[in-house]
Amino acid sequence: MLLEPLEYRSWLISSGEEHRLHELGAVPGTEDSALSTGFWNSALYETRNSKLETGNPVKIAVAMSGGVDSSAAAAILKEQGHDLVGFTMQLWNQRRGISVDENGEPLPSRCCSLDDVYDARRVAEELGFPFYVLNLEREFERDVVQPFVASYLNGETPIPCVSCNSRLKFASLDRLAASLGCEKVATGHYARVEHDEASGRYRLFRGRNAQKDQSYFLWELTQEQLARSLFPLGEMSKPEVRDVAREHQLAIAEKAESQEICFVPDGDYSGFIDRYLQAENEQERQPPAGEIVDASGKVMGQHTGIHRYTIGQRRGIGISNETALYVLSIDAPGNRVVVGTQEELLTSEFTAAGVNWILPVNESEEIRAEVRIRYRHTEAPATIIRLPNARARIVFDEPQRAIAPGQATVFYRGDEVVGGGWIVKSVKPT
RNA sequence: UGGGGCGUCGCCAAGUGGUAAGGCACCGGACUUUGAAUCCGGCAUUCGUAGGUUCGAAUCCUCCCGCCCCAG
Repeated sequence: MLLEPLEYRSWLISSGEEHRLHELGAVPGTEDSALSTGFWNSALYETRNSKLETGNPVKIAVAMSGGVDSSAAAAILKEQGHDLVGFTMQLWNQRRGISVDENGEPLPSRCCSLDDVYDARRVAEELGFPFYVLNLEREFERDVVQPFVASYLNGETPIPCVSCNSRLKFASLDRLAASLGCEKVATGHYARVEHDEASGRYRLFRGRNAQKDQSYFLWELTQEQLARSLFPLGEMSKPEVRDVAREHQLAIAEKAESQEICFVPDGDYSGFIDRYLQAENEQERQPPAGEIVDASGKVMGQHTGIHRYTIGQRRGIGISNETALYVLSIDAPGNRVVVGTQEELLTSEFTAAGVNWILPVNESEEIRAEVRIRYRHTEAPATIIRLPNARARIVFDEPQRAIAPGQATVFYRGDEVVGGGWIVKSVKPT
């Protein structure tokens, strides 16, 4: 079933909308119609009784990035005797010229480059299971990239990795996998899921290794999605994971850690937005230059577009001052960037929207939890007050630094993820 | 053109005869599967210019240039 490299390459290059399901149509036993009706026979999406616990082989889709983690996850499941199907999501066509170097060559990146797709494919070959590339560029652009751009233009600080998980990996990819008979979708996340017999619900926990814990990215998953998710690395440490890759003699065993947002491999976000707007012929959305002011409104300097700034940022403001200046807030309507001192960045309260409770809580309850306001933020004790419309007010016991609208907040109780939401508004202490 | 003051890295600023602190900004790196932050490293052979005194000057003297203040 594996495509030859040349064949594969030509598929990838020519892949347009009409091709995106074509590839899958070649899968034995799959009805083209089931696929083209668009993901989606909901019956296929129901949670099934997992046979994992009984040690029986289960058909599992593995989301493979070509990196060490997802490859090791595949190796572990393979070793356990499961029936695997590898998938790599083709999310972003770098030939659009938005993420290219000065020579017009696509920059190396984590999940969108040809090299990584080849790496993933090679791992599947080495481990001996079928491998497919899913063209999810359309969904990715709609659900991840466009909101990312809009968020920055709105003066926010987006984190695209959350919706990539909840809307791509555990949605589009999962639905496709389900339609192919896969009972689970496995990823290389460092997180744990447990089924709670008493409540019948699925509970989400941090990865055992606190250093690598990635539960933060998964707060938006629904019960249905959690039911079908599988995180083989949940109990492991990074060195152990790398050892697994080595033991299986995977070619990617020594591959470097990835970083940056995958579709902005050079880390130049504002540059990406500039190029994206240009490519989309939407230059009129390009944020204009404007004033940098302090909290009292005094003009301190000029900015070159609000999308180049984010709350808490120090470098790049370009204003020399007695003490270092940080971005305090971004006033999109006024096209102003507000700067101030380190101390002024402290905020103890904010509002979250789109709140998802993984651990059910009482409606009227004021919840005590440890709250994170960014990835790798040391969670801090807080009180969470539920508000209507899936909103919540979070009040920290101690003020936290640089709470930025657009970022995600995740609530923990010990190792357990209670829930999470999107930060929409921080409130200045008075 | 009388009187006074001042000119040290992009900005602020130590240093008043012994061979250029520091902060901010900037640049590079590390850390990191988000943005940031943080950490580490780099950043004036030269002190407005030209001479002079001295073993030795940013520091003393002179000229010139520039800026600021006071001239009821």
